[in-house]
Amino acid sequence: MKIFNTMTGKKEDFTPIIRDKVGIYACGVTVYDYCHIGHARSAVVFDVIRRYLKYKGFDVRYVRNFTDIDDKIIRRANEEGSAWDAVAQKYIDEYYTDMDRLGVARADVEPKATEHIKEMIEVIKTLIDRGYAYEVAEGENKSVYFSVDKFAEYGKLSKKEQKELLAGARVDVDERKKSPVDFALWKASKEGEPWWDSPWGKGRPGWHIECTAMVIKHLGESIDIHGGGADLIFPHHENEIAQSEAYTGKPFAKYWVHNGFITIDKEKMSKSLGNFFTIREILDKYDAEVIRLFILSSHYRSPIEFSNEQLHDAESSLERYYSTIARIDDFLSHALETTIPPLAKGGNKGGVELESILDKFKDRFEEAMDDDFNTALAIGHIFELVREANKFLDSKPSGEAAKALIKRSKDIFETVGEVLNLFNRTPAQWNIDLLKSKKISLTESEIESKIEERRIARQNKDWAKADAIRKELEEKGIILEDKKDGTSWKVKIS
RNA sequence: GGCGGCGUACCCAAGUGGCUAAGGGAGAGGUCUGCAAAACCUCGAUGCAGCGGUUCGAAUCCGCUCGCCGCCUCCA
Repeated sequence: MKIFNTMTGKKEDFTPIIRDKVGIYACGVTVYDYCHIGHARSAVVFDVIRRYLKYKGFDVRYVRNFTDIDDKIIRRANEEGSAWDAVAQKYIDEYYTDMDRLGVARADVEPKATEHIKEMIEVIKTLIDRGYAYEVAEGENKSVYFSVDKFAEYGKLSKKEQKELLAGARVDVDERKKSPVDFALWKASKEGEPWWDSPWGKGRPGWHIECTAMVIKHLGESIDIHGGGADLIFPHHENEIAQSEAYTGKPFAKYWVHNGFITIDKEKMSKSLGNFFTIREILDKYDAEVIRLFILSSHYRSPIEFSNEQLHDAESSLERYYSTIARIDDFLSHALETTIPPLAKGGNKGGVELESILDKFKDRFEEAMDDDFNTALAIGHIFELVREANKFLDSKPSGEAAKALIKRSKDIFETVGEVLNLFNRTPAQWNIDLLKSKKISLTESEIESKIEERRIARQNKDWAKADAIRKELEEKGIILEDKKDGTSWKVKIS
């Protein structure tokens, strides 16, 4: 299995530090606002990485944090006239609301920065003792900064030279720092700000130190995978490395994994540009699974252009998938009750191709996922199987052997569906849920009674009436499909 | 200015040295159907931004050019 490591810029063979055990830490979100689709991407990507590692048999411990104290949270609280911790709690709740819908599982540990103040203070004290950090008085309290030039390897992750950082467009001029590239480990509290007691008086932690403290506490001093969005490479992860390795003297993480951005009109989606969509805005128009498939249809490191067309494509793909499952279910239930002799007219032609795809499927799926979690390729294989299964069903197969092949197909869909956490509804549920996301004002039973009305018309060969009902439903977004033993409905995509 | 990435059909997107360049969507024609829908079949890049080079062989490696983007400041 290979993973692209930002540290080396190469795909590397994945071997965990301790055999069969994997510790993953992914930087979560700062809880001061609703999550946008970019946050969703990161969450979904690491969710799948974690699921796949488990599928491969690793004992995975996954930690994802919440940054629940920070300038933006304080500002937000002041704007809203509420307490900073109420703001944090509110957006943690909203985070779960969104991520639950996207099928992002809870991490094994979801630590909050404010629950680790003691651990952070310990690390900072040690860094001062070892000469990596220095105190600066600010009124009656003190701040603590990390002295970047004391850590010779600074810049190794983001490939930046200290000299160039110093020469480049300037960071905020801050007289308190010895060097402009130094960063805060502990911030002296200003009037009206939340604070904690510390050896430096009243203050609060800097951003980066929380991850060092929480990684060490929950996963140990060296972990296997550390990840987050590509925008965290610098300065966040670079700073984490400096602090952590200065503190422990050990490599902080073996593999650094970063997901690419979501773009709009080719530009990075971001708060400052204002070109972002929140997860809930999109969920108002599309089913959550559509968003998840949209995200996983590209490799996690590639940029993804966000657009309605893209979401629509993902929706069409899911529609194709669930239509196929409906056919499969239909076939399996009929195969039970009918006793057409095997290899009746037509036989099981096409069974050879389907069988061959089925035989190779597991290997191909794992090969794709083993190659730096290539979900796009894996999904390609899934739709190849969809096509073969449909083709086989078109050949009017019968008998136990045919049933077994179709059953195998369905089992495979379920297995890979668990890894990607996609494809896990029934076709009926998919359509019922689509009524909601497409805002169709018909209930299931209303549709069923129209179908019954039409069935009678058809029985009487009243084609005009039958077609009128079909048309009426289609105008409301419902498509009818006539089959041998009845009519089924589904929501129109487009 | 420094560092990094990307450019594959109408759209999206795999493929990173060697069998016919996956898969999805859109489009055209066909089979099936009372009519439809779905599904299936056929058609669709002699070519992978452009130019040059390495090689028996390149979308894939190297060089240059063009275009787009990211990081260097909070950011998933």
